[in-house]
Formats: sequence, C-alpha cells, structure tokens
Amino acid sequence: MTITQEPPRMTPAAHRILDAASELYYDRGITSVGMDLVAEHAGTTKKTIYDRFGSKDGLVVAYLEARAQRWQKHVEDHLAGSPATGVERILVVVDALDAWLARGTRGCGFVNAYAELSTQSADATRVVRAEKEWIRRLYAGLAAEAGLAAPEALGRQLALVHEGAIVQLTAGGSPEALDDARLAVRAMLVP
Amino acid sequence: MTITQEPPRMTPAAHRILDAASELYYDRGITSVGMDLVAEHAGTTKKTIYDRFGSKDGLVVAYLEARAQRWQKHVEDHLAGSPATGVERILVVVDALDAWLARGTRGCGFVNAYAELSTQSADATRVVRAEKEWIRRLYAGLAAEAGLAAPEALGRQLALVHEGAIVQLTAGGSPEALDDARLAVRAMLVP
DNA sequence: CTGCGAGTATACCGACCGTTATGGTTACCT
DNA sequence: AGGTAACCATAACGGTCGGTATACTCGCAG
Repeated sequence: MTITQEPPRMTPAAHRILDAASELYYDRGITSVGMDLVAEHAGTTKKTIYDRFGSKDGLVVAYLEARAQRWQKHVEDHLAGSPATGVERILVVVDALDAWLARGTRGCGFVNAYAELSTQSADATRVVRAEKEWIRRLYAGLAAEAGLAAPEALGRQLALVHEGAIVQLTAGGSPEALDDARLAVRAMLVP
Repeated sequence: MTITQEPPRMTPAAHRILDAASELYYDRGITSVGMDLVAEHAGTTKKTIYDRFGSKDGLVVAYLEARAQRWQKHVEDHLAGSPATGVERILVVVDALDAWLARGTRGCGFVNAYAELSTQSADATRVVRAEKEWIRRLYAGLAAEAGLAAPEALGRQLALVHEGAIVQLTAGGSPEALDDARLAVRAMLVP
C-alpha cells in the first residue's frame, strides 16, 4: 500500500525552508544538496526541517509540487493576459515558456529531478509525471478550443516540441531553440 | 586555462571500470554512485580507477564520451542498413531512437548528466552539448540531402521533436511518444 | 500559572564521500 | 637479471551524508 503523507503545515520557518530548498535543488541538483546546507540557507536547523517535512524525500516532493504550482500559474497568467484567440493561444504557451526560461540555463526542474530520483523516489516520479501530463493536456485543450482535428494527438505532438525546446536551449546550448519551437508549432498547425 | 587531459589508456581493467560505471551512472545517476560501488561492480579497486581515470570527473567524462560514441554508431548503423531515401531517411532516425529507448525508462543519459553536473563540471557539460549539436546537424544534413528548404533551421526543429519524444516517453510516462514524434515529423515535412 | 507548539542550538550517530598512500603480486620487455 | 606497467588488497584521510537526541527559549491560549 502506498502511503500518502499529509502536506506539511506551512509555518513561517517551513516557508523559508521550502524557498531555500527550491533554489538550491534547482540550481545545484537534489542529490548534491544536503540537509545541513538547506538549513543554513533557510536560517534554521535540521531539527525544524525534519519536524515540518519528515524526510529529505518529503522536502523534495514539496519542492516539486510548489514548483509545478508556480509554473502552471505562470502559464495560466500568460494565457489570461493575452488577447490571442484560436490557434494563436497555442503560441502564447511558447511565449510563456520563453519568459519562464529567460533566466538561467538549468532546464526543466522536473526532468532534472527525474534524472536523479526516478529509481529512488516513487513520490517524486509521480509529481514529475503529473506535470508532464498537464503539459500534454494543456496543449490538447487549446487545440480542441481552436477547433483543430484530433486535438488529443495534436496536443501530445505539440508537447514534444515544448519539451524539446527546453532541452535544446539548456543542455543543448542552442540559443534559437524557442524560435525554432515557434516555427515548428506553426508548421504543425497548418493542415 | 582549460586543461584537456589525455584520454585514459584502455587496459583490460579500465574497460571493466568503464562498463560498470556506464551502467551504474545511467541507471542510478552520477552523484549517487560512489567510487567504491564502481570498483566493486568492476571487480577491481579504487586505486586502479584513479590510476586509469584520474578523478571521478575524468571517469564521468569517459562515460559520456563512450555513450555518445555508442549512440551515434547505433544511429549510423540504422541509416546504413535502411533502404529508405529522401525524407524517409529522417524517419529512420526516429526508428533508431525508438529501438535505442526500447529497454529502460531512464531517458537521455546526456540530459540526465547535465541535470546533475552542469554547474559543477565544465568538461561533462561540453560533451553533453556536443551530442546535442550532433543531433541537430544529423537532422539538418538529412534535410539537406532530401533537398528540403532551409535545412539548417528545419534540422533544429526536427531535433526538438526528437528530444521531446525522449522526455515525454520517460519522464512524462507517455507510451505513445515515439508514434507522436513520427506524426509530428511528417507534419513538419509536408510543405 | 500552566501547558503546548514552534523554533533554536548543539551534539551525535553510522555510513558513505572522493582521494591518497603503502605494499605486494603478477607478467611482459629488454 | 632487471625494469616497468598493470593490477590487487588494505587502510586511512578529512569531510559530508541523512537522520536523531537532548535541552533550551519564546509566545500564546486555557
């Protein structure tokens, strides 16, 4: 049986811990960041971390869930703040990704976490998979709203371009990856 | 100044070490695999590892370079063994990727290494970037041979689908990712 | 006044980290 | 015969790992 732990109570110190862990885990990787370092950056102690998050795995899952929430809100804000309609709304997601990746070259935090933890933490893997499925459904939903044919399959194909752009921009060091993604998306939307 | 170390002399023990490290690093991640574990799996001692590879970073770079060579040979063998011509040769690369990913769900070893090491090892990052550039040039070269317009830009766009398929298949847990990639590639090749 | 939850401070645990050292055993090359 | 390269075995180095224990202070609600 899979135990689903209750979410940690977000006391003030817990907030500082999660903020520090989010920055450190994303920037330096999860395995190479120890609990002592997180405690130091959060201005607290390991005792408080374990009181709030139970284990390193618990803190990692909280980090991934918070990051997913931030990222999804970022996309939804972009969509809500754009006058685009129809197929153009699909390009708004690419713009949101571009803005999200503007700072930093560390790539997708979820892919990075999967790279380190997929064989060691089922909970972390579950959060990563959920975020990737969210991307697929986001594009599929926009394709359906635009009245395009086979929106589910098209949404998955658009998600490939989305993920590929992150990889080629960061790990691949290809600075024009986002522009390439816009071209690829447009090519896939003209029938 | 950047020191380029000479490649390790591949004595019999060095071969076993590199084989063991390749399997362990890819399966469990690089940071979480220690030198003791590599020595144990290779049936040798840490002394011999350091005699042959100098440091953990040296062993990691050797792992990535060997993996890139294996992967590129895999693709070239697929291309050489296929009767396809023109744009169909681009799909052969997707078939080669499908076969390469048939076993395992650990995704792209280079992206995984980048996730763990990009802020800590310039040498490892250089090997990762070289492999991603190789993919872009591979597709661009096939696009040029097929007589397609703007082959460089098109090659980069095809590389996005390629990388995205790996991510969505493994981290995303989307089993139809390779079929989606074939559809996306075909959509991008009809003008 | 009391009890309690939250947080701080410090020390500790066994295990493992990357790295180096010492010493000895083969086997091949001159 | 002597040298050298490759390898094995054992141990140790200082440091960090995730996690636990003890003891303390503070603010607040009953």
